[in-house]
Amino acid sequence: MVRLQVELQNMNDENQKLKEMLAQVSNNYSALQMHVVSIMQQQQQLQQQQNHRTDTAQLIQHHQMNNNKDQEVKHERQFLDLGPSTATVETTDDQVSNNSSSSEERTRSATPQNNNNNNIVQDVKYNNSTTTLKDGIPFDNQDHSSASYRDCKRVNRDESPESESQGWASNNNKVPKLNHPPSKPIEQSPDATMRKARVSVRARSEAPMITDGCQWRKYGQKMAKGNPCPRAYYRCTMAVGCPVRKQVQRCAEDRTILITTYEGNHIHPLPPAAMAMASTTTAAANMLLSGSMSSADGLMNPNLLARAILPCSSNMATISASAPFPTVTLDLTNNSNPLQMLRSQQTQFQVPLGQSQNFATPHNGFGQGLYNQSKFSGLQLSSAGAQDNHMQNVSSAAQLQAHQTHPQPSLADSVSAATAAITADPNFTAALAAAISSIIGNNGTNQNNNNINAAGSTANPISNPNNNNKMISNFPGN
DNA sequence: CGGTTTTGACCGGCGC
DNA sequence: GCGCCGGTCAAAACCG
Repeated sequence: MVRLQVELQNMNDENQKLKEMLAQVSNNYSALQMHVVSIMQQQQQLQQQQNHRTDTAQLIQHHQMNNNKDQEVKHERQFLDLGPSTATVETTDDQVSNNSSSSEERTRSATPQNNNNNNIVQDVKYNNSTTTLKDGIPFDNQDHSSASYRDCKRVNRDESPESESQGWASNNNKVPKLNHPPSKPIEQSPDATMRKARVSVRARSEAPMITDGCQWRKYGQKMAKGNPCPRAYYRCTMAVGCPVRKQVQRCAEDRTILITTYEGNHIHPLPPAAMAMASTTTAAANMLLSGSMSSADGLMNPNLLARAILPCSSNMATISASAPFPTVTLDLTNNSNPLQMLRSQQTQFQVPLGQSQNFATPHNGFGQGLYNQSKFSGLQLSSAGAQDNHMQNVSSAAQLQAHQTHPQPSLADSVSAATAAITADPNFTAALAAAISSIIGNNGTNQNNNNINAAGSTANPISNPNNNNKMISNFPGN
């Protein structure tokens, strides 16, 4: 008996040591992960500085080629005199369009402008207004006040610690909050804005939900109008208080397509499986948000969008300005339904996400500052890793479309590389991340990461049709 | 028993 | 003001 007790004691001790070791390893891992992210961000910032200088020079050079000297001087002064204030920047026709209240008007006013000179000036202004350049360094913390003002209601309801405790976190009110930050992080205001912008991933999948490396808890399910398939609502449960939510719904026209829409910033380190995708979708969302920042009503400025339009017949990345929330859509289906594509063209601006040098040119109107800001902000908007172990046909499902009527070699190259990356890589998350990174020009993502593990999502599948506009029960036929 | 899912109720925005 | 609709809440049920 005594011997057994001693043995037990020894094992307990050993167990304790192992626990400590595990905790230590876990801590080291988290620290290392954060370190890697910060290093990547630093590198990206350095690159941004460099790119910004280059593109500013290019802009001015281009500008000089197309204007007489008087205009050059005038515009140059405009460029130099533009302050960070969004209020002063948003004048002229942008302001006019901001006054229009309906989304229809926004869409209508978002027609491409032919005046090249005007575009250049506006690009420059946009650059300044959206990135609030400091010594040529774009940074993300601009316009916080207006962001929180725009979304103060939402902030009060969803983001404040008080409402957090009585809101969705109230389910846990019996449980001591482990990870809840004692005070709101500085990024809360942009986070409020981030909660408005969304990243939507369309992918073919037989599985009811893509496995993206994060843990989700379902908090609702509803029938959405115009779609016989229910929409499921999930929130991230990887940390208490993480505001990230996602919606999962099957496409009405093609039910093999799963539409996953992410919204919000993770407030915790992401697992490797979600890391790459998060950074890339964040980049996409930040691009979108960069536009919305300068807009008074929180929607993307239609004129700014208009300048981003290229005559693409179809593409894999779209930005919707007419949707209730500005949304970046990453279409990873191999062939979109023609009907759907038509609708997409009617309701969405399709924005080719090319590489930086093309993205920053006046042809599409996005300034480099915007691009750079979006390229790698470090904010993790979404966990849109789309690893789907159930995907039967990963390579074909992920083939990217880039039918360009407008020649843009860099995008074609990107898409080609992305497609190759996906078809060559059995690991869908890595391939998808690489694909999106390639297309939006995010070079920071490791395209060779074939070792990403799929952390299983705990959320259950969404169920199938039922025609009441209320929560429904599981449909066995899914 | 703790975490997740289900699902009716509720809320706010929006159009009429 | 009213109804519709999307989104969320929260109690109960469920599950491992």
